[in-house]
Amino acid sequence: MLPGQPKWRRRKDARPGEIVAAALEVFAEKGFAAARLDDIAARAGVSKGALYLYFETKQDLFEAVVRDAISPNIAAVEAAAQAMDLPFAQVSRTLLVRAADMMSTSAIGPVAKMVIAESRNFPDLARVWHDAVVIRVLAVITGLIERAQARGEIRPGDPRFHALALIGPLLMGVLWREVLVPVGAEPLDLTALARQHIETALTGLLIEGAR
Amino acid sequence: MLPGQPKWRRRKDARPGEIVAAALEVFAEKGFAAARLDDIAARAGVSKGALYLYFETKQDLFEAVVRDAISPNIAAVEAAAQAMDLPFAQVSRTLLVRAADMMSTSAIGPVAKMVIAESRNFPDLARVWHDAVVIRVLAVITGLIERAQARGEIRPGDPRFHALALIGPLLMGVLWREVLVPVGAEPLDLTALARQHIETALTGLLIEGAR
DNA sequence: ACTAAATAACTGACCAGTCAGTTATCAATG
DNA sequence: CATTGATAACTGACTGGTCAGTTATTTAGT
Repeated sequence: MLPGQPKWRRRKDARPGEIVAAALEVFAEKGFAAARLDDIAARAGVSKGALYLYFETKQDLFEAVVRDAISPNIAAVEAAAQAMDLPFAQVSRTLLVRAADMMSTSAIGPVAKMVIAESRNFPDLARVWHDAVVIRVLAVITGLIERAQARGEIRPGDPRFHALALIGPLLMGVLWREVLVPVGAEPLDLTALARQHIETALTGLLIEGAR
Repeated sequence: MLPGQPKWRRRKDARPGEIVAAALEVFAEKGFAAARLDDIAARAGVSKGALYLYFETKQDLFEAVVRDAISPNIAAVEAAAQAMDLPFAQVSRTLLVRAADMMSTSAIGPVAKMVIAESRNFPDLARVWHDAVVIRVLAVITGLIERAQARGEIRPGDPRFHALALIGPLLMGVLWREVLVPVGAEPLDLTALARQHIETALTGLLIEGAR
């Protein structure tokens, strides 16, 4: 150990971000219960005690992770829906492909898995997810659908069901990647799935008058 | 304690089933890691030690639960697909509604959630699920789709994608019920979702020549 | 009497959260 | 331009509780 090299540095501003990033990794790998604070601390290059200088409890840290992983992306979705005045077919095409891209690149997949996994033992988390993500995304999509229905562009029917039918396959794809591929399932091109899905969703599986 | 009443009875045959049933409850409530063997034993009316007379480890018990919850239902799906020679529209209608019904009544929902939750820490489980459920269900559906495509009934396109698009919304609905409703989200009629979904999936969202 | 089912007390490992002590940093002082 | 305090960031060993898995012992059944 060189004498001039300090064992550690005081970096009050940088710590929280680094800790949250490390926590995201570990939580995504292990889930909430199995994640060890010692691991998170080690990856953040910090001692366990330091975590408690910035976060009150493990769950507090978990919630910070969820919020951080969410907020940048949710804004992007709402902004993308500003292209609302185009015909529904076009809006939905760009929206779905963009969503697929987001789910491929961002941490949303692992975080979603995490929320599903821990929802029973940590309902607060599921509530955060519901209020901050699900409600808002669903509101954007049902809004688009209702307006398109009013314009006579798309069929009647519960807009909420339509919305779930639109994003359901993407969620399916994400879970396929997160859960099954690591275990040996065939990989999946999420964007290709999104492209094919939106086309058939718009025009239907059936060819012409096949009842 | 009455002297004539034995404290317990030897019931070698009945125990495993009772233990698995109790384990299903507790695992579904808490997830794998948070489930305590003492709880499971108590619900099965047995001591913790007795569990180890019938199952080697906690994970062993978990796998037994998954297998038990799965096998009856998977057979039903494959049997239902014996109605294969009807037009695709009809087969898919009955199949999807039946699947929705199954997901509402059986333990598949909670078990699926469980598998998703614990897949990283217990990959063996995800593998069991993949091999015993996903592969088989997907094979049935892609088979139907390929034949319908060959007959010119439905559009070309990757049958696997079509299949995922068909069941994705159901999975979405199940997770909605399992994760979000307990936390305050609006309830969801899974069968109604399935009905509306299959109709629009077949004929498309767009009304006539709206591009 | 004997066997095997079942119990209940026990062990050992693990880990979230705590806290007394250590050390970097910086402002004040000479 | 040192030197000295004062402060707050940070450490790491420790604690208390939990729980999977084990085992010595008790009890049912034949």
